[in-house]
Amino acid sequence: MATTTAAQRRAQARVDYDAFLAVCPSRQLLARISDKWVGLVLCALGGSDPTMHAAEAVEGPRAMRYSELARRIAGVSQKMLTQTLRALERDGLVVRTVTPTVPVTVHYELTDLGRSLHLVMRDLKGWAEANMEEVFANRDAHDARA
Amino acid sequence: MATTTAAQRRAQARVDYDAFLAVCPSRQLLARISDKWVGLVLCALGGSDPTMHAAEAVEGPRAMRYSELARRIAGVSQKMLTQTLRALERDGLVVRTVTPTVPVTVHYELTDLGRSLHLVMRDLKGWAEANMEEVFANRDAHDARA
DNA sequence: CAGGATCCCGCTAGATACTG
DNA sequence: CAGTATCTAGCGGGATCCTG
Repeated sequence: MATTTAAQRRAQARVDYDAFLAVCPSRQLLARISDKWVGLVLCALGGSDPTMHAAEAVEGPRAMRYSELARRIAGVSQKMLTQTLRALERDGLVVRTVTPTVPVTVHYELTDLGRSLHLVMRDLKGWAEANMEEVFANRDAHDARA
Repeated sequence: MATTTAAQRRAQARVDYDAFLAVCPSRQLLARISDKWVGLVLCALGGSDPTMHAAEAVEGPRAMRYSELARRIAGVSQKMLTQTLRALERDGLVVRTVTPTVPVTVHYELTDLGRSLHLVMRDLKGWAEANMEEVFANRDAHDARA
Protein backbone atom coordinates (compact mmCIF):
# COMPACT_ATOMS: atom_id res chain seq x y z
CA MET A 1 0.00 0.00 0.00
CA ALA A 2 1.12 3.48 -0.69
CA THR A 3 -0.26 4.90 2.52
CA THR A 4 1.54 2.45 4.78
CA THR A 5 4.41 4.78 5.42
CA ALA A 6 2.20 7.65 6.40
CA ALA A 7 0.06 5.42 8.56
CA GLN A 8 3.05 3.98 10.34
CA ARG A 9 4.55 7.37 10.91
CA ARG A 10 1.26 8.42 12.41
CA ALA A 11 1.05 5.39 14.63
CA GLN A 12 4.57 5.94 15.85
CA ALA A 13 3.92 9.57 16.52
CA ARG A 14 0.88 8.55 18.48
CA VAL A 15 2.85 6.14 20.58
CA ASP A 16 5.53 8.72 21.32
CA TYR A 17 2.87 11.18 22.26
CA ASP A 18 1.09 8.80 24.58
CA ALA A 19 4.35 7.76 26.14
CA PHE A 20 5.13 11.35 26.90
CA LEU A 21 1.79 11.77 28.53
CA ALA A 22 2.15 8.56 30.48
CA VAL A 23 5.35 9.62 32.18
CA CYS A 24 3.50 12.30 34.07
CA PRO A 25 0.58 10.79 35.98
CA SER A 26 -0.58 14.19 37.11
CA ARG A 27 -1.70 14.76 33.55
CA GLN A 28 -4.14 11.92 33.88
CA LEU A 29 -5.54 13.32 37.06
CA LEU A 30 -5.80 16.72 35.44
CA ALA A 31 -7.60 15.14 32.52
CA ARG A 32 -10.04 13.41 34.83
CA ILE A 33 -10.72 16.60 36.72
CA SER A 34 -11.00 18.64 33.55
CA ASP A 35 -13.81 16.44 32.30
CA LYS A 36 -16.85 18.39 31.27
CA TRP A 37 -19.30 16.67 33.60
CA VAL A 38 -17.12 15.67 36.52
CA GLY A 39 -17.17 19.14 37.96
CA LEU A 40 -20.93 19.35 37.73
CA VAL A 41 -21.49 15.95 39.32
CA LEU A 42 -19.09 16.89 42.07
CA CYS A 43 -20.93 20.13 42.67
CA ALA A 44 -24.28 18.37 42.72
CA LEU A 45 -23.20 15.69 45.17
CA GLY A 46 -21.25 18.23 47.15
CA GLY A 47 -24.38 20.23 47.66
CA SER A 48 -23.57 23.27 45.55
CA ASP A 49 -25.81 23.81 42.60
CA PRO A 50 -23.76 25.15 39.71
CA THR A 51 -26.64 27.29 38.53
CA MET A 52 -27.18 28.81 41.94
CA HIS A 53 -23.80 29.96 43.02
CA ALA A 54 -25.04 32.34 45.64
CA ALA A 55 -26.10 30.43 48.73
CA GLU A 56 -24.44 27.13 48.21
CA ALA A 57 -22.65 26.63 51.47
CA VAL A 58 -25.92 26.00 53.26
CA GLU A 59 -26.36 22.39 52.27
CA GLY A 60 -23.56 19.93 52.77
CA PRO A 61 -22.71 16.82 50.76
CA ARG A 62 -25.58 14.42 50.33
CA ALA A 63 -26.44 11.18 48.61
CA MET A 64 -28.49 11.46 45.45
CA ARG A 65 -30.35 9.05 43.26
CA TYR A 66 -29.54 8.57 39.61
CA SER A 67 -32.62 10.35 38.36
CA GLU A 68 -32.10 13.12 40.87
CA LEU A 69 -28.68 13.76 39.46
CA ALA A 70 -30.00 13.63 35.93
CA ARG A 71 -32.60 16.25 36.75
CA ARG A 72 -30.22 18.43 38.72
CA ILE A 73 -27.64 18.63 36.00
CA ALA A 74 -30.19 18.90 33.23
CA GLY A 75 -28.37 18.76 29.93
CA VAL A 76 -26.36 15.64 30.47
CA SER A 77 -27.37 12.52 28.60
CA GLN A 78 -27.89 9.41 30.66
CA LYS A 79 -25.00 7.88 28.82
CA MET A 80 -22.58 10.58 29.90
CA LEU A 81 -23.99 10.64 33.39
CA THR A 82 -23.53 6.90 33.79
CA GLN A 83 -20.09 7.07 32.25
CA THR A 84 -19.02 9.91 34.52
CA LEU A 85 -20.38 8.22 37.63
CA ARG A 86 -18.66 4.96 36.75
CA ALA A 87 -15.36 6.75 36.27
CA LEU A 88 -15.71 8.55 39.56
CA GLU A 89 -16.61 5.33 41.31
CA ARG A 90 -13.62 3.62 39.77
CA ASP A 91 -11.35 6.32 41.14
CA GLY A 92 -12.89 6.06 44.57
CA LEU A 93 -14.41 9.52 44.50
CA VAL A 94 -18.01 8.39 44.80
CA VAL A 95 -19.71 5.30 46.20
CA ARG A 96 -22.56 3.60 44.44
CA THR A 97 -25.15 1.97 46.65
CA VAL A 98 -27.75 -0.37 45.20
CA THR A 99 -30.87 -1.00 47.24
CA PRO A 100 -32.77 -3.98 45.82
CA THR A 101 -36.26 -2.63 46.19
CA VAL A 102 -38.94 -3.48 43.66
CA PRO A 103 -37.90 -0.82 41.21
CA VAL A 104 -34.20 -0.79 41.97
CA THR A 105 -32.93 2.20 43.90
CA VAL A 106 -29.38 3.49 43.45
CA HIS A 107 -27.68 6.16 45.48
CA TYR A 108 -24.48 8.01 44.73
CA GLU A 109 -22.47 9.71 47.41
CA LEU A 110 -19.09 11.40 47.71
CA THR A 111 -16.32 9.59 49.52
CA ASP A 112 -13.89 11.47 51.77
CA LEU A 113 -11.56 11.70 48.81
CA GLY A 114 -14.37 13.03 46.66
CA ARG A 115 -15.26 15.60 49.26
CA SER A 116 -11.68 16.81 49.43
CA LEU A 117 -11.67 17.24 45.67
CA HIS A 118 -14.96 19.01 45.86
CA LEU A 119 -13.43 21.60 48.14
CA VAL A 120 -10.72 22.35 45.62
CA MET A 121 -13.24 22.55 42.83
CA ARG A 122 -15.19 25.01 44.90
CA ASP A 123 -12.20 27.31 44.94
CA LEU A 124 -11.91 27.03 41.22
CA LYS A 125 -15.57 27.80 40.85
CA GLY A 126 -15.09 30.68 43.24
CA TRP A 127 -12.38 32.12 41.04
CA ALA A 128 -14.57 31.76 38.00
CA GLU A 129 -17.44 33.55 39.67
CA ALA A 130 -15.24 36.29 41.04
CA ASN A 131 -13.48 37.02 37.77
CA MET A 132 -16.21 36.26 35.29
CA GLU A 133 -17.04 39.87 34.62
CA GLU A 134 -13.48 40.88 34.03
CA VAL A 135 -12.91 38.02 31.65
CA PHE A 136 -16.04 38.79 29.69
CA ALA A 137 -15.16 42.47 29.58
CA ASN A 138 -11.74 41.60 28.20
CA ARG A 139 -13.35 39.31 25.70
CA ASP A 140 -15.77 41.96 24.48
CA ALA A 141 -13.04 44.58 24.27
CA HIS A 142 -10.90 42.23 22.29
CA ASP A 143 -13.70 41.31 19.92
CA ALA A 144 -14.60 44.96 19.42
CA ARG A 145 -11.13 45.80 18.11
CA ALA A 146 -11.16 42.87 15.73
CA MET B 1 -41.30 16.41 5.12
CA ALA B 2 -41.98 13.60 7.49
CA THR B 3 -38.88 14.23 9.58
CA THR B 4 -39.66 17.85 10.24
CA THR B 5 -41.21 17.12 13.59
CA ALA B 6 -38.26 15.15 14.81
CA ALA B 7 -35.81 17.71 13.44
CA GLN B 8 -37.67 20.55 15.08
CA ARG B 9 -37.80 18.75 18.36
CA ARG B 10 -34.09 18.29 18.12
CA ALA B 11 -33.46 21.89 17.25
CA GLN B 12 -35.65 23.03 20.09
CA ALA B 13 -33.96 20.70 22.49
CA ARG B 14 -30.64 22.05 21.35
CA VAL B 15 -31.74 25.61 21.94
CA ASP B 16 -33.06 24.78 25.38
CA TYR B 17 -29.83 23.09 26.21
CA ASP B 18 -27.74 26.01 25.05
CA ALA B 19 -30.02 28.43 26.83
CA PHE B 20 -29.61 26.49 30.02
CA LEU B 21 -25.90 26.64 29.66
CA ALA B 22 -25.95 30.30 28.76
CA VAL B 23 -27.81 31.34 31.87
CA CYS B 24 -24.90 30.22 33.98
CA PRO B 25 -21.75 31.97 32.82
CA SER B 26 -19.65 30.07 35.31
CA ARG B 27 -20.10 27.08 33.05
CA GLN B 28 -18.30 28.90 30.28
CA LEU B 29 -15.46 29.79 32.58
CA LEU B 30 -15.31 26.22 33.75
CA ALA B 31 -15.19 25.10 30.16
CA ARG B 32 -12.37 27.47 29.39
CA ILE B 33 -10.42 26.30 32.38
CA SER B 34 -11.15 22.67 31.64
CA ASP B 35 -9.50 22.97 28.26
CA LYS B 36 -6.88 20.34 27.68
CA TRP B 37 -4.01 22.73 26.98
CA VAL B 38 -4.95 25.79 28.99
CA GLY B 39 -3.73 24.28 32.21
CA LEU B 40 -0.41 23.33 30.70
CA VAL B 41 0.15 26.74 29.15
CA LEU B 42 -0.74 28.34 32.44
CA CYS B 43 1.72 26.12 34.27
CA ALA B 44 4.44 26.83 31.75
CA LEU B 45 4.00 30.60 31.88
CA GLY B 46 3.49 30.45 35.62
CA GLY B 47 6.86 28.84 36.02
CA SER B 48 5.80 25.39 37.10
CA ASP B 49 6.72 22.62 34.76
CA PRO B 50 3.92 20.06 34.73
CA THR B 51 6.35 17.23 34.24
CA MET B 52 8.49 18.30 37.16
CA HIS B 53 6.10 18.79 39.97
CA ALA B 54 8.68 18.62 42.71
CA ALA B 55 10.55 21.92 42.91
CA GLU B 56 8.31 24.22 41.04
CA ALA B 57 7.93 27.10 43.42
CA VAL B 58 11.47 28.23 42.77
CA GLU B 59 10.84 30.08 39.55
CA GLY B 60 8.09 32.66 39.30
CA PRO B 61 6.01 33.66 36.31
CA ARG B 62 8.01 34.61 33.25
CA ALA B 63 7.56 35.61 29.65
CA MET B 64 8.17 32.91 27.09
CA ARG B 65 8.55 32.84 23.36
CA TYR B 66 6.27 30.86 21.12
CA SER B 67 8.85 28.22 20.30
CA GLU B 68 9.85 28.02 23.94
CA LEU B 69 6.30 27.18 24.87
CA ALA B 70 6.05 24.64 22.08
CA ARG B 71 9.16 22.88 23.34
CA ARG B 72 8.18 23.07 26.97
CA ILE B 73 4.80 21.54 26.44
CA ALA B 74 6.01 19.03 23.90
CA GLY B 75 3.01 17.21 22.56
CA VAL B 76 0.91 20.16 21.56
CA SER B 77 0.51 20.95 17.88
CA GLN B 78 1.22 24.50 16.81
CA LYS B 79 -2.39 24.77 15.83
CA MET B 80 -3.63 24.00 19.30
CA LEU B 81 -0.92 26.09 20.90
CA THR B 82 -1.80 29.11 18.80
CA GLN B 83 -5.48 28.50 19.35
CA THR B 84 -5.03 28.22 23.10
CA LEU B 85 -2.84 31.31 23.32
CA ARG B 86 -5.30 33.33 21.28
CA ALA B 87 -8.15 32.28 23.52
CA LEU B 88 -6.19 33.18 26.63
CA GLU B 89 -5.22 36.51 25.15
CA ARG B 90 -8.83 37.19 24.28
CA ASP B 91 -9.85 36.56 27.87
CA GLY B 92 -7.12 38.82 29.16
CA LEU B 93 -5.21 36.04 30.85
CA VAL B 94 -2.04 36.45 28.83
CA VAL B 95 -0.48 39.33 26.92
CA ARG B 96 1.09 38.87 23.54
CA THR B 97 4.05 41.11 22.77
CA VAL B 98 5.42 41.37 19.26
CA THR B 99 8.94 42.68 18.87
CA PRO B 100 9.58 43.58 15.21
CA THR B 101 13.08 42.25 14.93
CA VAL B 102 14.28 40.72 11.68
CA PRO B 103 12.76 37.34 12.37
CA VAL B 104 9.77 38.44 14.39
CA THR B 105 9.95 37.77 18.10
CA VAL B 106 6.81 37.13 20.12
CA HIS B 107 6.55 36.87 23.86
CA TYR B 108 3.69 35.58 25.93
CA GLU B 109 3.25 36.54 29.52
CA LEU B 110 0.63 36.11 32.23
CA THR B 111 -1.45 39.09 33.22
CA ASP B 112 -2.41 39.70 36.84
CA LEU B 113 -5.65 37.92 36.13
CA GLY B 114 -3.77 35.04 34.58
CA ARG B 115 -1.48 34.82 37.58
CA SER B 116 -4.41 34.68 39.94
CA LEU B 117 -5.88 31.82 37.95
CA HIS B 118 -2.54 30.12 37.94
CA LEU B 119 -2.52 30.12 41.72
CA VAL B 120 -5.86 28.33 41.81
CA MET B 121 -4.69 25.84 39.22
CA ARG B 122 -1.67 25.19 41.36
CA ASP B 123 -3.93 24.13 44.20
CA LEU B 124 -5.76 21.82 41.88
CA LYS B 125 -2.50 20.36 40.70
CA GLY B 126 -1.45 20.06 44.31
CA TRP B 127 -4.51 18.02 45.07
CA ALA B 128 -3.85 15.79 42.09
CA GLU B 129 -0.28 15.17 43.15
CA ALA B 130 -1.20 14.55 46.75
CA ASN B 131 -3.99 12.08 45.97
CA MET B 132 -2.66 10.47 42.86
CA GLU B 133 -1.56 7.31 44.57
CA GLU B 134 -4.83 6.81 46.36
CA VAL B 135 -6.80 7.32 43.17
CA PHE B 136 -4.66 4.89 41.25
CA ALA B 137 -4.87 2.35 44.05
CA ASN B 138 -8.65 2.63 44.00
CA ARG B 139 -8.61 2.28 40.27
CA ASP B 140 -6.48 -0.87 40.35
CA ALA B 141 -8.56 -2.41 43.12
CA HIS B 142 -11.71 -1.69 41.18
CA ASP B 143 -10.31 -3.13 37.97
CA ALA B 144 -9.11 -6.22 39.78
CA ARG B 145 -12.60 -7.08 40.99
CA ALA B 146 -14.09 -6.66 37.55
C1' DC C 1 10.42 32.41 13.60
C1' DA C 2 5.51 32.79 14.32
C1' DG C 3 1.35 31.56 12.57
C1' DG C 4 -2.52 31.34 8.85
C1' DA C 5 -5.14 27.98 5.78
C1' DT C 6 -6.63 23.62 4.57
C1' DC C 7 -7.60 18.77 4.69
C1' DC C 8 -8.98 14.96 7.10
C1' DC C 9 -9.20 11.33 10.63
C1' DG C 10 -10.90 9.55 15.04
C1' DC C 11 -13.20 9.85 18.95
C1' DT C 12 -16.77 11.31 21.77
C1' DA C 13 -21.04 12.86 22.86
C1' DG C 14 -25.85 12.56 21.84
C1' DA C 15 -30.18 10.28 20.04
C1' DT C 16 -32.79 6.13 19.98
C1' DA C 17 -34.34 1.73 21.26
C1' DC C 18 -34.23 -2.16 24.35
C1' DT C 19 -33.82 -4.67 29.22
C1' DG C 20 -34.01 -6.37 34.22
C1' DC D 1 -36.07 3.23 37.81
C1' DA D 2 -31.55 2.60 36.31
C1' DG D 3 -29.31 1.42 33.28
C1' DT D 4 -27.14 -1.19 28.43
C1' DA D 5 -26.43 -1.44 23.34
C1' DT D 6 -25.93 0.52 18.91
C1' DC D 7 -25.58 3.98 15.39
C1' DT D 8 -24.25 8.32 13.70
C1' DA D 9 -22.91 13.21 13.22
C1' DG D 10 -20.05 16.78 14.64
C1' DC D 11 -15.95 18.58 15.86
C1' DG D 12 -11.73 18.52 18.34
C1' DG D 13 -7.34 18.13 17.05
C1' DG D 14 -3.20 16.58 14.13
C1' DA D 15 -0.54 16.77 9.68
C1' DT D 16 0.86 19.37 5.92
C1' DC D 17 1.72 23.26 3.15
C1' DC D 18 2.32 28.09 2.78
C1' DT D 19 3.37 33.25 4.13
C1' DG D 20 5.39 37.69 6.05
